Amino acid sequence: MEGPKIKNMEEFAAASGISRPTVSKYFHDMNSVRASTRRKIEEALEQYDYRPNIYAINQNRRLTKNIGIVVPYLADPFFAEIARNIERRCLDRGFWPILFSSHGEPTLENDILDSLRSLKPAGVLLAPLGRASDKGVIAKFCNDVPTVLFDSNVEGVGKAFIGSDNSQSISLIVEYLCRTGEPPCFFEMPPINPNANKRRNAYIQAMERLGHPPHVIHVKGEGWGFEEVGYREGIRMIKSRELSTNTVLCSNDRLAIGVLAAAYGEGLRVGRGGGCALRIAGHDDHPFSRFTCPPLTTVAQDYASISDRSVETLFDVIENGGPTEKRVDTLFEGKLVMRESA
Amino acid sequence: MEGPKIKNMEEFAAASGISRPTVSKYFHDMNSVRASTRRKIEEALEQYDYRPNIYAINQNRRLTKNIGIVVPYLADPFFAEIARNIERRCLDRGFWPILFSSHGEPTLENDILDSLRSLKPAGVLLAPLGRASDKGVIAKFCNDVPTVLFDSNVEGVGKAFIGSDNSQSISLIVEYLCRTGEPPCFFEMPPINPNANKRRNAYIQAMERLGHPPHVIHVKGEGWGFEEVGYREGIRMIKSRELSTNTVLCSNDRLAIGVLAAAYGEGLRVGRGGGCALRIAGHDDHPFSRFTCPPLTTVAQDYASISDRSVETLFDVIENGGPTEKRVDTLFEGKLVMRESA
DNA sequence: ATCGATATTTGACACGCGTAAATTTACAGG
DNA sequence: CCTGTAAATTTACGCGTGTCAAATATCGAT
Repeated sequence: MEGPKIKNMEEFAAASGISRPTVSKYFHDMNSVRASTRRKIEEALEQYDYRPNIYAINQNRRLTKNIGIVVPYLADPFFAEIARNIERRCLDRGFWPILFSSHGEPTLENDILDSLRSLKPAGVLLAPLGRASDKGVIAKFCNDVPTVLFDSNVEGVGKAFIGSDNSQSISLIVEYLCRTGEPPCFFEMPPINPNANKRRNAYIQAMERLGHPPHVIHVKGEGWGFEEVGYREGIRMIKSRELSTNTVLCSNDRLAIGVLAAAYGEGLRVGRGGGCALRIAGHDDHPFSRFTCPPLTTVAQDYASISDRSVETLFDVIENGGPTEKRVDTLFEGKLVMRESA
Repeated sequence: MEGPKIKNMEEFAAASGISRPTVSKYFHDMNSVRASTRRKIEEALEQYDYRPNIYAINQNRRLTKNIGIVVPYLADPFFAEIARNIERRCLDRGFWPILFSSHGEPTLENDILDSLRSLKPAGVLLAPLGRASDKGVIAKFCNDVPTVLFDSNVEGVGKAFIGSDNSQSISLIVEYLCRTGEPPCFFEMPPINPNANKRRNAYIQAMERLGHPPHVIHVKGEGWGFEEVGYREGIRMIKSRELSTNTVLCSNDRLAIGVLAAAYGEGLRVGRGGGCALRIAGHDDHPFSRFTCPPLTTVAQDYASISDRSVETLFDVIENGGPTEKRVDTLFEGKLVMRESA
């Protein structure tokens, strides 16, 4: 199925009996040429399997067909899942997704944005590190490249933000916990991004609305090794008996998984049944939360909607030229996932 | 700090008072120009912050500075960790890592290799899907592009293979389990890659060597949702009472996490202490295995060494021209990680 | 057959950089 | 100061594609 080697569009055009500019047009949009022409080209395509040189193409386009995807920490399956979803949708639209992880490091995040700039992407989907992010750098980047933020917001930056309605989701689970047992305390580490802050505040508000005194347990810890922090500080918390309630609501599932392990280590039975010493709940419905012991009660973030809407919004910006409309924040509601831990 | 905008190397060369070819040489290797020249260029660099156009560069290089990294399933933190490590080491060497995930789909794996080819990468680090991989496609790809396989082997393909010594690691844990309690059965799903086969066979050999009858429990299941399979089939296994021993060695940690959840669900206490009905062990020392309840006894794969050696091997091939030496398989030993589950 | 509206072809230039050959300049050592 | 050598410059061409203007071909409908 291979004829003589084809090096460039010139040769391929000759081989298919079509002029080079027309072939170029074909590769830009298959339907922009006459049907009979398209047939000829596609026949030749099977015979010689030629592919246009990406670098030569992109050199001459002001914008490429690349879509940058930046997540803060790829070793977190939550982001891996979202990235997978986003990648697929970009491919479906004929774009080329390029995935980056900041690995929790602000320096790397900056470097990535820098590299991304020279890739001349059509658009970028960015989930910032959060508190650690260099907001000046991000703002400047968003000024140059059509960017949609997701997961973690940076106020006023980018074309749009897509995320979760932490206020809604937290009050959902706070209400559930209060309804079914002792009012929860709130277990958090230093807030790594705005979501963490919003969740704590939402917890306090929900508790006050329900007439309970809020109790925030703020522990030390940094970085993205949440389970480790949850475990270490969970042990400390349990040993020091600073717990005024038998119910712990964790700022996120990974933290909760750590606390779960700590409770197990300290011999505390976790669950909502009789004979249980502790109820533990999380937030996110992390991919692994179904398989903890006991399975984790949590609030599911709407992964699919967040990634879908992010992509849709970005392409809306790309196709309709851009900053015509005001920046929009879209927040998706969480769903209560009752399992056995609380 | 910005003068007038610089569009290309021509203008930048003029602005820095150096000829364009010399500037080009500088960007190729900073130390290939005289110190005084380098200073001049770098001063101009601060004033104008110009960056060469990647696409124009790559168009003219037969090989780029890109390194392709392909993993079978990025939502598995094991691969996310390895990818992170590999990315960093490529960056350190002045190369540009590009990360791809096959997401468990052979079609996508093929597409990725296809795209990769047109990226003209200097080299590729490939962890194949395994059984599902289209081996013909992979072999052909490795023939065109310097490729080092890791994690999952395809016999005779690529410049080298870096992985774990499953035979050693499995017999390590089988011996441990036999020494400290009842000999284990082996819990596996249909082998997704050669490692799975090797582990089963290593189990059988180790058991026979120790004078115990091997017992392999082969359950149904497919795809990369190992926890789900472990959970579902774990429940079935426990309910049907087909267990002839109180010790279960799982083909990998993620499977073990599922079985752990199943045991919890069925009210079986897991651990090596008194009052425990079941011992469960895994293989890999998955990032989350420390935080299961109880913490999972397993064999640690040498993540760091595998990724380090893979990168080193690839650069050895890249720099020393290639297939001078015979293809080498490098296997790293596992280390026993005793925790509470077995 | 004729005509108008599209599609295509031709020819040419642009993009930004790699790279080679020949020439000139800079620098260290005597 | 001279000289040999390493480094820099000049000049020029090549890479593979985008894109434009003008000329020509094709097609459907009148």
